[in-house]
Amino acid sequence: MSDMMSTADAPRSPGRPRSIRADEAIIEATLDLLAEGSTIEALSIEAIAARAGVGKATIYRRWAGKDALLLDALRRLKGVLAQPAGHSVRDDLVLLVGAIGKNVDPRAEKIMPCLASAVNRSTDQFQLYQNIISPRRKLMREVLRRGIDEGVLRADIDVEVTMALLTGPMLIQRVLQWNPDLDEQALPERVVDAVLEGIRAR
Amino acid sequence: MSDMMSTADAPRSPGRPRSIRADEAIIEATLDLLAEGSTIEALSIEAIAARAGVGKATIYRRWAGKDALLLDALRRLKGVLAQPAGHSVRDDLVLLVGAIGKNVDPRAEKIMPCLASAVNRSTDQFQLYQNIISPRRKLMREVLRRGIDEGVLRADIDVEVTMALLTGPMLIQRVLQWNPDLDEQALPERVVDAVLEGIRAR
DNA sequence: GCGTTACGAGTCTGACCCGTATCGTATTGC
DNA sequence: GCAATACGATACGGGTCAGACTCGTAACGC
Repeated sequence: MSDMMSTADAPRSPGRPRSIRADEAIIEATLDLLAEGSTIEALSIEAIAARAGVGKATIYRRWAGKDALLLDALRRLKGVLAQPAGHSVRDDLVLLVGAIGKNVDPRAEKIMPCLASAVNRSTDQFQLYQNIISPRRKLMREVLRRGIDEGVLRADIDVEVTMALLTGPMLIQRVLQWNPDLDEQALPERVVDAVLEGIRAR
Repeated sequence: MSDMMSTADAPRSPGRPRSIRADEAIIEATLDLLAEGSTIEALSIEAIAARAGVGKATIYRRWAGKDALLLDALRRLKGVLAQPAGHSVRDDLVLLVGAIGKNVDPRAEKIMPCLASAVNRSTDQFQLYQNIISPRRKLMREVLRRGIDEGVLRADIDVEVTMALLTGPMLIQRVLQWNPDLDEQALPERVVDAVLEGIRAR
């Protein structure tokens, strides 16, 4: 069920075809319920069916269970990647850091934190999470490498650690509200500048 | 039930006194089950009672429900604070960063991530979380202020942002396994040094 | 010994949910 | 029209759990 695209060029099976509207409605209902504050495990097939205006059987006909459905639904959620302009390394980093936890779909913001907890329980969801963030990591890695090549950044920095340095503060603030007094708006710029300059007196 | 200490100097009520061993057993069972991988909401009073070798009524006699019990149990969990030596600002920061997510109670490590998700759902648990981390933030703030006073750190840095800078990378790695390729052992030192020196070429 | 309260263990009702099955109906190819 | 498959709705048996309750027993002050 993971790749429903394969049905497109199938030899056409007899009988009434599956409703695409039902597909959409089920996925949307799942994401809506999650965004409204339901936990992943508090989410029930029955609630999804009711919300989607769909019979339970219609869901079970498409997915093996809640996990499979969730995986598909969350896959649908990941928004577009922020595209660094490529002029200034600093500005590109500010853009990427600011994009952490932000997506085109406003529901993503609410859903991400509850994904965070699932990461430690299920290998599938850990993989899903890694699939979402690894292209974003790659983007940042390229900007940092470019900075090194251009001589803007030191050549001896550990790129992977630097990425964690840039991402961590933003992520704990967005996901955990780590420090309620911190200005989330200004944080990307401040983080990037602090990491660039360091804090040691000189 | 939050402050059971108040019973100590009460005018002594008649009848059999409540068993302190039962108190302990219930709390311990709760923490054990959480550490074994149970989610907060998958945790049931029945399971706790069974694990503690206690009747369900014994639990309900003490706490209003699962939330109240959880709050008490998690309160019990927070370990001792790491104590910076006060010699070198860098070493103190490495110590504090390394202590993130580490506690005397080995169960804490398993339980913390699942607390993370709860933070966004319940105000109580958000408060609890803040109560746990704010003394640790204070500790780090003092070290940073000392560094500024001693002239080791620049005077114009934003202390709150700097704390997020130091804490974030370690936290996302420990709680979310943000980057599986990152060496968690070496991370505290690397983070502190990178934040101290900055990454800009000069 | 007596009243009081707590204890572990268990029972009971009412939720909620899963996953399957079965309705009558709708939509497709042949 | 007919077989095949889909649809929404609903019912089912089986499961877990919350809370309140009931046992017979145990521990306290008086």
